[in-house]
Amino acid sequence: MSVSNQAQRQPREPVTTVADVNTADCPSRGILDHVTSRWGVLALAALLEDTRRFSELRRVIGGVSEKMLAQTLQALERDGFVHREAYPVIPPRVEYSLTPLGTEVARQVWALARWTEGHVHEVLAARETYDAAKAAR
Amino acid sequence: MSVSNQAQRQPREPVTTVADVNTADCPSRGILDHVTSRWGVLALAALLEDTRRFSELRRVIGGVSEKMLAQTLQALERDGFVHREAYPVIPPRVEYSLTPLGTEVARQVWALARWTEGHVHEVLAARETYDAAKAAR
DNA sequence: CGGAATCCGTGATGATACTG
DNA sequence: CAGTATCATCACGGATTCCG
Repeated sequence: MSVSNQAQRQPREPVTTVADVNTADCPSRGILDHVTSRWGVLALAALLEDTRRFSELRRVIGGVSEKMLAQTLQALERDGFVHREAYPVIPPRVEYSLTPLGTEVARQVWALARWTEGHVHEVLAARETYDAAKAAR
Repeated sequence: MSVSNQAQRQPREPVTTVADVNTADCPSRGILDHVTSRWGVLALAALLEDTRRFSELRRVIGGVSEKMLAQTLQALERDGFVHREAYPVIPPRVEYSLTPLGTEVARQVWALARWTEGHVHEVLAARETYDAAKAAR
């Protein structure tokens, strides 16, 4: 989830090694965390529709603070998922878009987001059942 | 990410309303957070392979603490993604498996996890480029 | 407008110990 | 074995301020 420190790969690490998200110190963990982070998912999904400015993203994604959006976008940019284009004008204009790599992940998280939206009621129903059973206990 | 308080739906809420993850107070947000949570993703992916006991999950998912695994599984169970079967034997034996609903999400997060594993090197390369550019600045 | 920097609360996280 | 309880920490995330 954090934007910071990733475990450094040792030089001896063979390029052919299969990354394993189940291994605590595998870099894939950190990447997955960025992608599946609270705002990461929504940012990627939003950018899938089209290129957006910072303030547009802020508006589209309900509830993000400037800080978290900036932080999230930086992490995604560093990971090569998002392209940041800053135009040297006043007032500043910065546009965010998906890289080819980012488009691939975005499609997946977008699908996940849509799936969730479409199954909210089933989950809500499951919760009621669960809570009722717990209360009866 | 939290396991706790979900916004209560008002009775007037029409069942036909399309849930929107971009709305801050939509329940879909919470659901998505459970699914994409750090350990939620890995737990769902692990259960996609087959039914597992608590301690098995703990071993398979590198780095989880007992507390977080229990917490994660409870959230997923409450949301109707995971089925928990406790056998009244000594020593205790509890098996976790996916519900049909859970299987659907699990397939998606599994795909995401595998995609990530397969693109670690591209991301790592992107980071080097990014960091180099930043250092040069 | 698009951030960066700072301060700061609080809730998520994890180690440890305990229980059925 | 499968948790729960307790506690300490720290990073997530919000609010505010400042800058190009």
